[in-house]
Amino acid sequence: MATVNSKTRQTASEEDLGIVDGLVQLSFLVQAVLGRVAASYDVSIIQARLIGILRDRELGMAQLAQVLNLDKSSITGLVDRAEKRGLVRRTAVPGDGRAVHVVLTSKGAKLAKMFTAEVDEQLKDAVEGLSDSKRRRLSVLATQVVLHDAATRGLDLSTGRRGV
Amino acid sequence: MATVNSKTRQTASEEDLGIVDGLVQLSFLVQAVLGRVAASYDVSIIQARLIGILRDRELGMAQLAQVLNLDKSSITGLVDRAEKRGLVRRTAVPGDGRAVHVVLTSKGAKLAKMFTAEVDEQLKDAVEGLSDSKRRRLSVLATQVVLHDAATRGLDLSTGRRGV
DNA sequence: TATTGTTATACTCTATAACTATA
DNA sequence: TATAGTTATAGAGTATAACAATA
Repeated sequence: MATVNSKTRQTASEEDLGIVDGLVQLSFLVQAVLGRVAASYDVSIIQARLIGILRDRELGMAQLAQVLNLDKSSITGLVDRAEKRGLVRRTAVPGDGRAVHVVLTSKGAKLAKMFTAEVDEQLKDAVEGLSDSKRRRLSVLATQVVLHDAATRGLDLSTGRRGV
Repeated sequence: MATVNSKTRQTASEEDLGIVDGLVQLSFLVQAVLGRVAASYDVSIIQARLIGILRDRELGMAQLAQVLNLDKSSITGLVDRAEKRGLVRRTAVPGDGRAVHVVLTSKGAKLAKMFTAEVDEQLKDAVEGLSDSKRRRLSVLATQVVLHDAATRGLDLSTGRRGV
């Protein structure tokens, strides 16, 4: 994947990886940023996603499995480790003895906030090379792809759904 | 991260996640495609990257570590598993008794080709919602971000360097 | 019976530290 | 000494299958 299109000699400003390689390489760039920032706070990307999701809601294990697209048994271990580090807490659910909810601790909330801010800063640095108008266009185009994909998968988009 | 901007009511066509959340969600979308395609061929993303890199070159373990940004001890295991599955082969390097080169087997080459084609198809599906001109614009903008980032990191871009 | 969650198990992926062999 | 690579070890992340408890 991600082979540079070298059919023709191109100047830097004309160069185009093509839509597929462009998106693939861009995704690795973004993931690298997420990974570096997460590592700087000594957590993994998945742990960062977990606390990011829980910033403004509390979810059960099965719901987390759905949002993170993991098996529920994987969530058990994920939450175990996050709990051991004091980032989240399991709480009982009144009215359903089977269920638990996972909520952020204040430490987890603080980490989520710092992580988000740092990713924000570093990704903005990454697009500093674009003009304001290009940045806005990229933002809109990325949004359209994401929303189209979500719609294709039948996800709810109308109720202020927060992605991850 | 990736909170929907809900400051104002917006119609779908105007909606904008913002540059940061847009890029983050887009990256997860792309990574999900890569993961699904890899899984369909019963390999991990990192195994797919490994054989993708080796499509048109043979590298030593230390070079692979650099390209994949992993410790060389991690490469040992990665290549071990790929070799066990018949995807790559270690070969001796004439003139340096310490070194080995890793090369694709024909099975590995075939898999790399199929993987690339399938990612190509699925990512094109993912952007089918965009008009041709928007797709081209997205491609160019993604390229600019990637190249700017590479330049910032002082990477070589001129010699047909293949990304991953 | 269905749902929620955990446990047991096995594998992949990763890093650190210590090691061997060659240059 | 420096470089190329492996081994030993430990831990995170993941899935499958089997299980317990509750609805």
